Amino acid sequence: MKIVFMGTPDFAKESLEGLVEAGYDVAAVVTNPDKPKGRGMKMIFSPVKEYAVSKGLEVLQPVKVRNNEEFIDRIKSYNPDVICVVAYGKIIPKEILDIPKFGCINVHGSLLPKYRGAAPIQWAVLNGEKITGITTMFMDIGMDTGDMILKEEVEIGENETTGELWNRLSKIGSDLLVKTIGLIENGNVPREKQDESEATYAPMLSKEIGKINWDEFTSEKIKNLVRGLNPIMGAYTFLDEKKLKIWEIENCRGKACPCPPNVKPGAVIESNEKTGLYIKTVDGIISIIEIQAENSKRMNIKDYLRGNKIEVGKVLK
RNA sequence: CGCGGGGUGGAGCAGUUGGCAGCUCGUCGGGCUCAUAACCCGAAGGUCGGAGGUUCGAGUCCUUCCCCCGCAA
Repeated sequence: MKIVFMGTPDFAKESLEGLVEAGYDVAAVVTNPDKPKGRGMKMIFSPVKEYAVSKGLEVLQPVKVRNNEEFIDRIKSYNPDVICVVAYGKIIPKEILDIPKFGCINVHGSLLPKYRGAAPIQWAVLNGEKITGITTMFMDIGMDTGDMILKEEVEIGENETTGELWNRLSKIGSDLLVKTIGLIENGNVPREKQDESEATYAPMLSKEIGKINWDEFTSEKIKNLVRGLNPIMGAYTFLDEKKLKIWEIENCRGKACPCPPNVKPGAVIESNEKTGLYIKTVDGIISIIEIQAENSKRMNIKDYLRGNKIEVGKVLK
């Protein structure tokens, strides 16, 4: 089995590692070009490239793959049996999909046809789903519309963050990919069409999505937002014009509100370094557990309140 | 060489024009209490990120290095 692997982030690196350790012949690894990133704009290798280099695998980093004759010829020259695409970050054109004998296989972080698109894991948490999973499929020219091969369901914990789920699914995706390749090798691959009427989409996350709208969001929705954006970008709100990122909260169901009913959502109703920070919401009260102020690092709310007093009655916006 | 903020007892912060290093919490010992995320008394714990320099004197001013964080990508 000769494989060409395409992928970029750590999620993909797990799959590549799985294939390598299962002993498959990875002829080449395609990943996004190194980009100046982070503070100081230092050039950063993708996790997939880091791993590929450490294993001495051939690495290709085309700027674009569509209408790139040189790249397409290069892939053809490997004569791959299968191409595995995991979170590569680019749309693969038909000319490439047609190259490998057994087709192109994709690992997707949801139970298709639900959550097609770029951010399936994040959206599953943001929407408060109880169950999600991994699907492997034969790619076609659509966005995650190919015929499905294997699926594995995963329960999402009530307090699980996107980061935690991401890590679990990376591993599961890796195992499922190896299993899928094994089936292809043996020649008895299941193949199931996706039910178009069930399809939903999980687009890339925009920047503004993390802002907490205290006037509209319920406690549950805020909690899903907070854990859904942890650790990618964090949910945020403003206190005295300063941005506060919220990394973890607790929904205080049933806690009596020790304040008049006309207090606005977003208002601080209790602020104490021993008991924590409690905020009124449209339908209840939440307790903030982990917070991050501008220019500061993430910290437990009790630590934060020791050096930064927040007055009761202040309103988060 | 993208822009900016910051490194001060275990934690989070303050430290004014350079002049004995502080606050809240925690920790340890003791007291009070039916009880406490309560209160009272006492104690320990810091070469102020590292290295140079200016000065009678540097947490504070200058130079340089290391590390952390926000924005932007």
